[in-house]
Amino acid sequence: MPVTIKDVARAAGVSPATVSRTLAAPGLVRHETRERVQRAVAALGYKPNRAARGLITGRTGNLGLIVPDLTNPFFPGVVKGVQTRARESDYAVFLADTDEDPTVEADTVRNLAKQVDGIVLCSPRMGEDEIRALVGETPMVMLNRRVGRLPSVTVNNADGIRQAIAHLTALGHRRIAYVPGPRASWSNRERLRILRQVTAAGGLELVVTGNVAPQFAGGVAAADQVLAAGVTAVLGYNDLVAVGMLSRFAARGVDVPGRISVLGFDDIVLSEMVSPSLTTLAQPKEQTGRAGVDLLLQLLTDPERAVARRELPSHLMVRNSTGAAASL
Amino acid sequence: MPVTIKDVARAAGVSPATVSRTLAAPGLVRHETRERVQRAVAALGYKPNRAARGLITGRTGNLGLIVPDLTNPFFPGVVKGVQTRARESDYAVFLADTDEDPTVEADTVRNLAKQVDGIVLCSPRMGEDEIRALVGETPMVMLNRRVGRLPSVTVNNADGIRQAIAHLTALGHRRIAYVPGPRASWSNRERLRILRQVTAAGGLELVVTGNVAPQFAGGVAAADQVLAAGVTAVLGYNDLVAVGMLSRFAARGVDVPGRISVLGFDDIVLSEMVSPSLTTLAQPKEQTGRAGVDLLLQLLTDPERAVARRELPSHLMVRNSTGAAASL
DNA sequence: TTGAAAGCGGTACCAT
DNA sequence: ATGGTACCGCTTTCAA
Repeated sequence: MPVTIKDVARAAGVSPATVSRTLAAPGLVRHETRERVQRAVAALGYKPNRAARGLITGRTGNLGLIVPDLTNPFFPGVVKGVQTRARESDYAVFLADTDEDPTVEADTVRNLAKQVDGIVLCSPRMGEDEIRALVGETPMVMLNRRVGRLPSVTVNNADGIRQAIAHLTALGHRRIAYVPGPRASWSNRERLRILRQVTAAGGLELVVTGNVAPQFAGGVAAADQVLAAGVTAVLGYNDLVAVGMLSRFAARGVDVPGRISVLGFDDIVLSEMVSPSLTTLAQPKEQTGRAGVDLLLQLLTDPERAVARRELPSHLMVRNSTGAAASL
Repeated sequence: MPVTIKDVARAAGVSPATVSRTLAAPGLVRHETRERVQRAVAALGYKPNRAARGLITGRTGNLGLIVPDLTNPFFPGVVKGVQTRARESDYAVFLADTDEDPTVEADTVRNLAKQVDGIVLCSPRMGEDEIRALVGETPMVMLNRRVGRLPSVTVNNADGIRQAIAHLTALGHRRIAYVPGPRASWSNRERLRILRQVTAAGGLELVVTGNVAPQFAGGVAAADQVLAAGVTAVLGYNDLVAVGMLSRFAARGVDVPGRISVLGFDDIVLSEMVSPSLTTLAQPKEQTGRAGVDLLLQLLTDPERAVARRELPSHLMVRNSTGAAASL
């Protein structure tokens, strides 16, 4: 039998109301009484039932986090950031991995809505209309995408990509490929758009291959196309794709970076472990998670003044997979 | 304003009780009434408030999952397994990543206890007494460790290790090293114990190095010791450690598997991506998660007959990091 | 077959 | 400073 507020009240010889006060607003309780109650709480190991409390306060003390695929090493970092930040504010976290299925994502939001104070949503593929429809259910913060004026945490891709292209240009690369991830992914569209812009501005040629799954296998699949395209450098949609290419290149005996330079996005730990290690545009994963919770909590406490958008910096991690342009 | 059971009742022209019945026991409601209620539910998009329901039924429809470190690619697999199995039974999942800190783990259990029907606990390092103390708070299932007769899901390490040693023996290895993970880890102690037994039985020599963190860096740190030990094969505590060794060996120009064979545990995706790819004892990650939820749900519905233990098979994935023993 | 009412564990208002 | 009481959203007797 879990111990309830009544048990504590009885043990301390006070009313449940006083116990509640002692916990929520100790200032309103006489010193001596407070001590008595606190002793009873400690003795019985009383923990308020959050669900019951939420029923009346309208605050659950929980938040939801939805990610497309925990298996992609990018997301555990984000989850950790959310977790630690949430714990700091005494929030518990519902996690849902949706297996990249936007339908599941929407359902999950609806199911969770009543049990949380808000949701941190990382859903690169869901349609904008769908998302707008969901906003009515519960406060939401978007991660790594922007939808209208909804609160969001994004990374400054433009800045990062400029660094990357400057790096490649300095090494003499003039013809570059991009292996795009899922067509519907916001980040992918964003990266492609900026790449087009930056390469055009720099007088470079950009070759775009077919879309691939944002995974190792996607990179493996794209590698041969990239080679055939006669480029001296290639950016993968993310590190997994880039490492997939690295792997295929190695299998075909293609020298990296001698023959071709390879870059990724994210800076997952894997990129340091492979050989040659992968040059990549680091995304602040934990920070993204933290910022998401920050925004959400702001939104809850002070909806008026809450900052709606937060943009985090990205930076280039130069490693062994990039080098001077090959003379084809 | 979220829609409540009263709203539905009003819309359908019935009492809240009838709405409740329609959802929980449709058989008790007249056909026509039921239809009317169901239409109202659909029209208003009503979703029962689980917290409120839980208050009276004692069932929250939530479960907790505690893992030490999501950044270790082993755990996302487990989490996915838990998630999908939970979703099948319409359960939502609280996730806590404890950053390998047993104190946080215990706190988390206590905080979650009231909000969940049970907890799936993956806590290799927490003390047994601590765990026993926690069991009173809420039903628990242990993952990858056994504590007395508590419900648990484990992997048949003995069988897997026998396969691995047989493999190495067949290749001519006679002197083998093991790089142990955290001293307090149940899996680590288990693996070490079995390794001692199996190597002794096979007349092999086993060298055990110092304990390392269960991460890439741990493997890097241990690699030189291993080399100095004059063994022809080494097992790392897990794939991360093994890949760390691979990396250090590569940096030092040590040929794998020519000079030394390397094996890991887990079969995380990383082990296929590195080169040479890593031979490893696969652990059924998603299955472990699923089985954990299975056990927990059994425990909840039928405490008497519930199976307390489930042991999953492990098998050897032979890849390029193992080969014939070098003549030292 | 349906509704009224009590109550789950808390909080908050209004008295005292 | 403290207690009584209503109520949050829902389920579950108990009666009708």
